[in-house]
Amino acid sequence: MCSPCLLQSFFARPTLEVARGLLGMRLVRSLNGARLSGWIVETEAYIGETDLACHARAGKTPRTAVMYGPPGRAYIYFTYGMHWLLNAVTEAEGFPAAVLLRAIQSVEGLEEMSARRAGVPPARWTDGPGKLCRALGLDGQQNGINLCDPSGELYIEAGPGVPDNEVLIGPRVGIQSTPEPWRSTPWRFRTQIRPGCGINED
DNA sequence: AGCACGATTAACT
DNA sequence: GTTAATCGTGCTC
Repeated sequence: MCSPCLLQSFFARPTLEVARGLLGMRLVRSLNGARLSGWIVETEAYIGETDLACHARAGKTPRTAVMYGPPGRAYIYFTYGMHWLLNAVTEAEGFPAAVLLRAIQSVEGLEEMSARRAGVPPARWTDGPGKLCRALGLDGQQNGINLCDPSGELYIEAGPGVPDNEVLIGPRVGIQSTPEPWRSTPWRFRTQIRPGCGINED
């Protein structure tokens, strides 16, 4: 049931490798004694100050400080006046980069997720970066948390992964005003949900 | 101090 | 396909 937690060395690698490698790993949220989890099925890489789609383009600020810190931490920020988004910090400490977790296939804690996604069909509970934070009860309070600590309230466990022939790669979404070449750079990774292994099936 | 905008979502026409 | 919701952040004055 519980697999080993990913080590910090998993995150202390090139961000594209981490973004690809996180597909098929399990995001786990410990909330009020309950265990909520899901398979990671979509990610995006944001890499350094030269990546004009990355928040670190503005340099180190109070908001982006976590990205400059040690790898394996959660970078959670607020946007559009209403949504929280979850990232995993990558690369060596001092280099600002992270992987945005865009979607998970929920597996455990379905009752708790349902309560936070009232009126929404199960297949739509966690199929967007803002949605999964809402379903898992994540906000700024978890910013900076160590994702490699299985005794904490948010961490990532090893999973079966996803074979190359099931990985789709394309441009990142939601960065329409970002100039080229960043707008079209294929740093988005996704895979199909796993039939029979969760509830996000259409 | 003021302003434009956003790594989105849901509810419209 | 279009648009409102809603506020922290970073930039300009």
